[in-house]
Amino acid sequence: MPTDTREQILDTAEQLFAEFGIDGVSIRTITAEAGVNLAAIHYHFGSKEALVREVFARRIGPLNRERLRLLDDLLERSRPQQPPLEDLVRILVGPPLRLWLQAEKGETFTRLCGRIYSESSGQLQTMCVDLFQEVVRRFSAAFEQAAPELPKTELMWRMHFVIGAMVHTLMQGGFVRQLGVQAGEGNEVEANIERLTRFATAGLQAPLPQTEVPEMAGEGKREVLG
Amino acid sequence: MPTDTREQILDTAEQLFAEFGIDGVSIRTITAEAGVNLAAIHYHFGSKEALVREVFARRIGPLNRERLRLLDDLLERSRPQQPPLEDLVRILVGPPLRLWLQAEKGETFTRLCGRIYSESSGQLQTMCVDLFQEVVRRFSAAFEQAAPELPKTELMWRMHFVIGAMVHTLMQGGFVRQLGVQAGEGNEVEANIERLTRFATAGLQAPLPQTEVPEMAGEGKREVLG
DNA sequence: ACTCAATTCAATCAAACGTACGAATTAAAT
DNA sequence: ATTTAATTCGTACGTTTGATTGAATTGAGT
Repeated sequence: MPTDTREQILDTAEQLFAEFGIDGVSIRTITAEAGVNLAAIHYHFGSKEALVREVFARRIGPLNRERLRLLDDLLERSRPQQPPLEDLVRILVGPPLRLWLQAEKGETFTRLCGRIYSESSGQLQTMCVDLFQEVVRRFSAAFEQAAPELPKTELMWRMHFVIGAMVHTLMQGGFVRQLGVQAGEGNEVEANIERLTRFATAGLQAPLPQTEVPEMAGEGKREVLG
Repeated sequence: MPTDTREQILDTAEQLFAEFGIDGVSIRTITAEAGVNLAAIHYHFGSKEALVREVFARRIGPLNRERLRLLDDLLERSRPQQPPLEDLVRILVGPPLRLWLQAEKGETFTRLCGRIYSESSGQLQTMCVDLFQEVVRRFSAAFEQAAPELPKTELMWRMHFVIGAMVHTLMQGGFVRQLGVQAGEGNEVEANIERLTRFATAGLQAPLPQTEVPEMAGEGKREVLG
């Protein structure tokens, strides 16, 4: 059912959105670059907003489905014990980062993926909430069981930090990669996944502040800014 | 020298940019909201691009100056020993996060601050490189000395992850805060700074992979996605 | 009171934007 | 060969955008 024109538009839009941002690309630029007529976008999608939604949904759906499949596999394999925290982190950050170089056009999709979090224009925001809802729910539950000693609020914040490190890598990682030692080493992506996994796992397991009550912390450490 | 109109424009623009993004706000909206004439922006700044640059520079300058001052203080105080890694992290992420609620208009500035990393429209990108250059240089050196066992590439990536967690908190932290236990507890900001500091410090100190050679890592851990 | 520079104002420009619509084209079904 | 639906195409409309201009206004110095 997907026309050639339709796919061509989606591919081109994805690429351009990733590079210049959603507001930074007009439908004229997209259709020109895709070699299709100006009205094709409105015929196939109805509006630019709908096109944007399609561009995101087309990738995020499969991505999250893979994450949930890996999570199911992991839970199954380690039963009846809880899976190691590190493995949970790996299947959370692995699939997105793996698209980093896998995509035919380099970092095309991943930069786009990162833009979800920044360019959140109303309707797109709510759509993403829906798309990620189950992943968040399932992983939250898994993390809670894998790290039962953490208060829920604390765990929520630390997962939030992990997502932040991941998103920032998706969007800006190319810059860091340039600074790294000579590129072209085999399987650079998997190496970076392991890097982030180690970092995040250690962060999630950071010791809690002195008392078990997380409130009012940080008062006894102000040797800076006295 | 700074006119009342000029400041009014900067304040309003900052607020609107933070909420709707740079491309999402027209100079008409800014001038209308600020109660000044449409042409005032071009008179005082020359162009919208220049206004954007001013909006960012006005905040980032003092912010980074404070970070460098805190760094100098810390290095001075702990001499001749190296300062603890945790203290370095704290003065890196503290000042931005401290503006989170301190700003009169709530999360105004911090969301704006986070947008630097996502909405990078050419000239703004290069300006930010300049603005952050010294901070990156100084903190990189300090981190290298505080964690000499880490290969430089690995350290660079881990600092990158820390920045990501921080930026994501600046932009999306308000959402997490809503989910947290009853708000209104005293000094929530400092508590979150400590949260992120603990997380990041533990992440930076994560154990290295089995061999000391960071290349070709991550091949022996693929129990997932086999 | 006059001068002159700084600032504000209303009005307008050309360009780019998303959208809409009817004619032309294609391709499969009868 | 004719009909019919799906798609593509060219063109245009109405807005909004950043930018510009020249006149009006202000306010301090003399």
